[in-house]
Amino acid sequence: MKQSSNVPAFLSKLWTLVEETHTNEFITWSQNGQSFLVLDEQRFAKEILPKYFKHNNMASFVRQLNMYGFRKVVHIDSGIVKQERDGPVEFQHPYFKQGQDDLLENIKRKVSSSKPEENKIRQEDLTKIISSAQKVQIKQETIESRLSELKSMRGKRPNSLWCQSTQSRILKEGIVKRCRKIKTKKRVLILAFDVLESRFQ
Amino acid sequence: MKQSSNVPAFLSKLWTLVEETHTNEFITWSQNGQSFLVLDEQRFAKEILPKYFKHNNMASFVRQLNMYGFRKVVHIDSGIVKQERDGPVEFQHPYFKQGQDDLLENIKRKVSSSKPEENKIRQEDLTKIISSAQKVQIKQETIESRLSELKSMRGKRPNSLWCQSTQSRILKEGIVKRCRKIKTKKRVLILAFDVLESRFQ
DNA sequence: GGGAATATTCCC
DNA sequence: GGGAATATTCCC
Repeated sequence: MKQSSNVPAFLSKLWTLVEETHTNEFITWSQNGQSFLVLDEQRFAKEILPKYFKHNNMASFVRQLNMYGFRKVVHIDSGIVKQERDGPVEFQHPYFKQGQDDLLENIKRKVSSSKPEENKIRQEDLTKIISSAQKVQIKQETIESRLSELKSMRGKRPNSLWCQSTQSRILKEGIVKRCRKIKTKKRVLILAFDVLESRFQ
Repeated sequence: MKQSSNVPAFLSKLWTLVEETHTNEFITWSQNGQSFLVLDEQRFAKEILPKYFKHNNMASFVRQLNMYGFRKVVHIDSGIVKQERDGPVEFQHPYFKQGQDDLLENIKRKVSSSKPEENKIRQEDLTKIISSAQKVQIKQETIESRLSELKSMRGKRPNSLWCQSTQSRILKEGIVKRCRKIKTKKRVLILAFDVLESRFQ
């Protein structure tokens, strides 16, 4: 099953199938050559498909068509959708047109599930994040130790500003309390980073 | 092609193939029943394989064996590897043994290995995390410089603004405000981690 | 022996 | 119509 260019096997087989006159009873170009028709779905699946593919299921054939971006052409009569059981099925693709086999190479198979909004994280980026978190942690420890220092000064120098008034003490306690809370948050953060990091090992 | 349990089609077909007496000329259990042999690779591929699979290639059969963790049994004679053109090929798997079809369900197909250094993450999430970390870092630096300022003020001016209620309040409010902002940023960051973590479940 | 693309199946 | 698992092909 050779292909002239790098067109996937499915597409060149499909092209042959639609072109071939001896299969026109089951699959052929539509009137204007802008789409193709499957005329007898049952017999097409059981008699024609296995001669070109490794199966005889219409569903698998349609799955491939969808993988390559073909769309079923919906027929509407008087505003209601046709639902004939054995009616012809029509498929269309902007690059699958009669007499223009040169367009085939523009048809691209859809790639597996990697969603467009998902990207792979580079180790470099992850290192940056972790490094950033570590720096925050170190800074925070410095602040804590400075606070601690201020606290001890109060003990040594009873007349210093820190203990001169009730208000000062309240103020200081408020700051210490908030810093403690921040520290807790930070621990959670660092922990989360550790978890994250371990997942990337 | 029904399967009794949830054993993949390939494994149940392989089991049948090895068990069936009418294919023993081409594929059968080894003497001790711990492995199986393919006796005439050429004819086996062209005559037997297409009756069970959608191809007639030994390479595709072996690819599947490898996907399920089977290993070729190497035959050594007098220290040199046998390289007979038409000699029997032997394959083995710890859970593929004569008379023990109950072990089959332990054989697992290999999944496409996502490289350890690469993981999927939404670019949007990554941006949020980095942005949040940077903001936390900047806010922290502000706090740190504020503390530094306080420390130097205290030494130079014992009776300074710290002892004066109005200005103390203003100062305190500023600090409290900054602390609150940092906590908020941190919450966002922790939330981002939760989102990220949930993607790894 | 296995990575990766395409093909087929199964299922929502 | 398409996600995802398995199967087949192609290639290193």
